[in-house]
Amino acid sequence: MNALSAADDLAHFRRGAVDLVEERDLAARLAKARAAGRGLRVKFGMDPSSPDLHVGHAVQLMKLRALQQAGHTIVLIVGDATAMVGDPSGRNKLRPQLSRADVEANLVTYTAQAGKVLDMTRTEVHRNSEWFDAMRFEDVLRLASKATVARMLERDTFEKRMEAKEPIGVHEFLYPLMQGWDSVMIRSDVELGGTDQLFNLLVGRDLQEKENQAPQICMTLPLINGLDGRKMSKSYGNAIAFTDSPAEMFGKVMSLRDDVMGDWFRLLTGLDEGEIATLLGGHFREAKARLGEEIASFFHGRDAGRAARDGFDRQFRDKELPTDIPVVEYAKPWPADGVPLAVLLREIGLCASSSDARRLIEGGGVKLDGAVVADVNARIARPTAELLLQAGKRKFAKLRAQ
RNA sequence: GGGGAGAUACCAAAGCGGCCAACUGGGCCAGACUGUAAAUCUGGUGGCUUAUGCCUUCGACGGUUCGAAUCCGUCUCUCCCCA
Repeated sequence: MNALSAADDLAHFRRGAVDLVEERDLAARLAKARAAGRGLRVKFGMDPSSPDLHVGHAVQLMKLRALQQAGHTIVLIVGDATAMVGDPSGRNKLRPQLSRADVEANLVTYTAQAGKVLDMTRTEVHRNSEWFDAMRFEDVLRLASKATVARMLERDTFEKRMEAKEPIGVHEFLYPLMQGWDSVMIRSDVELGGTDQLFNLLVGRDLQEKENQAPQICMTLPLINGLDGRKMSKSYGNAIAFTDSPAEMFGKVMSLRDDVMGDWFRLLTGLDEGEIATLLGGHFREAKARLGEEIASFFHGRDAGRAARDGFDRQFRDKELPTDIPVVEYAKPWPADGVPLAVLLREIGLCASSSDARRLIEGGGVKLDGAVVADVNARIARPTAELLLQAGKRKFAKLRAQ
């Protein structure tokens, strides 16, 4: 297939991996596949329960991309059936079951976003409803009989939830089995996941063995924590999404803790170890800015990445105003005695409510044309020119009256 | 099937008849400081056209009371123990 040496081939898999069960199996299977002139089938499941991918997913996708380029077949499973259960991994709560319609909508954006990293023309995509919809209850029972309750309770997430007296739905036990069954159906050679997925991956291995297939190799990659140190998740609001603007991406990276930078460099950029070491040995702010630029550039292109960095420097380091302040037209008629500032801030969307705006003003966070407003009850007369409004550090608007 | 415990704001968790828009911690927002949207410190964290005021909130619905998150009834949901 290509001139890769066996050692290089294996190294592609090993780089960055936390668990590799079993590495010896992998070496053997890899050699066999190469001898037959093909690559391995590498499975990765995506749970379309939240609408957008974030850089936490990118860790896995970058790995898949490298493997794809090395000639392996990537099999993407969109878990539209499993999404209706909700993966118990890393959760301490029962997750709401999603409706088909929700899943359907998420699925479209998901695959499109995955295409930002993977070559989708060479990627096999399946929804697991393809096989789960065809199952009868009898089939479900048969599948459920392949694992024991004790085995399921080994999962630390279930254990923690039991201790915390949180409810656990019976259907949640089905999740690992469903994910494992996916492996059987697509005859996967390797399944990739985050470290929190190891249990699920191993269930797939067991099931394949019971179905007389060669058990898949289970490979996990480190989880990247979100901006607040918790697991990165859109629902925690601590994620950098694929759809974030370059400026958002850069800014979020700049708010990372210094000590996680190394992981981010290794897992999300193509920089080699030597360069990473040099960066981390230098000035932290510089290193972090480089990281932000790399990430913004990967998703939006070099120019956008650089522009994001420049914009951030101007706004936060040099404390200049951003260049792209939105201009807001105030459409309503302007009362003769002016508009209360708190109300104005709400109406143009700078604050969530007028009470919120009042608090901001009391805290000294509101500026009009650069001057801090001290009076909570200030009324604003109809401006003759553009009026610059600042609510906190990040929200700006130029107001124009009708 | 039997017995017990519980449901409070984004999360956790106090409050158990008026002093409660509700202690405290986390998160979040803002201010100061800074290499940063880090750390630290300080303040804030239902809504209202302007407030030592008004309106809505403590699982749901009813009731008692001058007055209820707090007492009573029914319902919904959760956890634990026994079978």
